[in-house]
This record gives sequence, C-alpha cells and structure tokens, in this order.
Amino acid sequence: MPMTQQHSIGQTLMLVARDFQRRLDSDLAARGILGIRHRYNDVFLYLGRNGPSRGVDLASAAGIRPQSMMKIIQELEQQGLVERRPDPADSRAKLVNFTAAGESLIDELSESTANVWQHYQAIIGSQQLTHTLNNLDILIAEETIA
Amino acid sequence: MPMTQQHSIGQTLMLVARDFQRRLDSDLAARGILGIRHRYNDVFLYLGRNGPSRGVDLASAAGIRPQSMMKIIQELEQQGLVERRPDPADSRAKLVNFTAAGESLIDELSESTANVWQHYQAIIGSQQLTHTLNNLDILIAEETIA
DNA sequence: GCTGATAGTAAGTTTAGCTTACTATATAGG
DNA sequence: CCTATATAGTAAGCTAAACTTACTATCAGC
Repeated sequence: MPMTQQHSIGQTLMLVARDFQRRLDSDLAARGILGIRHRYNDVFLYLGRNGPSRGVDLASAAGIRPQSMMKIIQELEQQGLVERRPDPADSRAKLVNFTAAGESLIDELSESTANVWQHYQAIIGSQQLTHTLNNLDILIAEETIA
Repeated sequence: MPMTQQHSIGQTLMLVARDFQRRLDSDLAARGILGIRHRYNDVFLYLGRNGPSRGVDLASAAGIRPQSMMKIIQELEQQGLVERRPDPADSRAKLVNFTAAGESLIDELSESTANVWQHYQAIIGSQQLTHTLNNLDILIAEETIA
C-alpha cells in the first residue's frame, strides 16, 4: 500500500525540483558561468528551440504570468543576452530573440542540463529516467494557467 | 532520442511541483479550508507520521534551512495549530507537536492530497503514478542540504 | 574542562512569483 | 464601418518562501 508515497507526493515533487536547480546552478558555477538565475532557463531553452517568440508565449511555456515573464526578459535584455523587436505580424507584440552573447550561452546551459541528467541517469538508469519524465510531462500536458 | 525531454527536465519538474500545489490549494479551498500555506504541508505531514519532532529535523525533512522552518513553525504556533515544549533529552532543543486544533487538520490535508493523487491517477494510472513517484524518491534519497 | 559541533533564534535580504490596473492594437459581430 | 471584447505589453506594488549572516546556549568528544 503506497500510503507513505501518497502522503509525501508534494514534498517529493518540491524536493526534486529544487534538487535539480541546485545541481544545475552548481554545475554552471563550476564551469565559471555565473548570474544565470533559475528562471532564465525557461526563456533560454524555449528561444533555443522555437526561435524568436512573443512574451506571452514564453510566459505560458514557463507556466507563469506575462508580467512575471516580462521582468525576466527585461533583466536578460539589460544583460545584453536577448533583444526585442516589433512583431511584423502583430503591431501589439514584440519578438524576443537572442543576441550573439545570448546564443553562446545556450550551449553552456544545455551542457549543464545534460550533466545533471547524467547524474540522475546514473542513479535510476536511462530508461527509468526517460520514463519518469515522460509520465510527468503527461500529467501537466493539458494544463492551462489558472 | 529524448533530446527534447532532456532539455526540458527543469521546466517539467517545476511545472509539476507547482501544478500539485495549485491543485492542493484549490481542493482545500473548495472544502472551506483556508490559510494553509504551501509550506505548512511538510510540517503537518512529518509531524503526523513521526510525532513530536525537533525544528532541525523538520527542516531537513523539508529540505530547507532551520531558520526558514522556524518561521513556519512560529506561524503555526500563532495560529494555535502546533505547540513547542522543551526536549527532555536535550535542553537546547524543543519538540514541536500538534495541538488538538492541529490534529483535526491532518485528516483534511490527507484527504486533499489523496484527491490530487486521484486526479493524477486518472491520467496515467495507479501503477505508473506509484512508479513515477518512486523513481523521484530514489533520485533524492541520498540528498543532504548543501 | 576546553573545543568544536549542534539547536534555536533574530534581522535583514533575495528570488520569484502574484494582483491590479492601464494603453494599444486586433478581431469579430452587427 | 464601427463598436465590443479580447489580447500583447507594460507598470507598480505586494506576498511567499526561501536565503545569508550572526549570535547564544548547550552538548559531546578528547
């Protein structure tokens, strides 16, 4: 009877999320890359995979409000990692995209992510890890931000 | 090649943790139970399962610093949900335990947790859910707070 | 009986979200 | 066409939940 597990599901999810972020931080730091805060991650990876994107799309990908995403984007802009230009298709919108400096960070971030992935893989194995993450993705697949 | 998954592991973990907390909140709220903040959860469940405990043990179970846990305990104490008394075995320490009011909340919390569990179970099935949580527990099993 | 580790406490800071509110533009219906 | 409603972005300020630094009291091993 998985009673214990059921009780601690909230704790487990929180602990794993924090564990990942701490490992990512320390891997980046160990390679001399500082100042990449946790939440920048989502922006980087989304832009890296999807190309120039609107703020509202970045926000919904990260599961946060547009206003919150804005602050992240502004910080990244101040650091010269992204820039914004008007969206030709919608004059309300602006498209966020990497600067050259930003581009060069994606690889670092991917590598650190891969390193943490390796760490987890060493514990439960590649197949289990893939399987587990897959299940989690399914759980949140149909989510919209409330 | 699970490249996409590898990239988004951080996002996935964060989104799932937040999804759980939002669902738990709204389940509690729907049943008229308000003011139970996210982080109270860990204290409640740990005390419920382990009985009177020291602050430092609660902190390490929750994966946070003792100073952070202290604030949570203080709030719970002000709300009359827990109380503290000297630890007979160590005069530095104090043991946190439920008041009667606190006791009556554990069941509510367990029930809401079970409801969210049910929701997830409906998506990927009981076995997969158990299996997934199990894997996550293994990943953080040997963790100590850095 | 020192010495270093541990339990608790306190003050202040940081991070990362949130809400509320506003402007500008877009889109759909009449 | 033109009005109503929805959407993109922005701004200001708030809140939650952690953090760091620093201190006292007690414990435990040598």
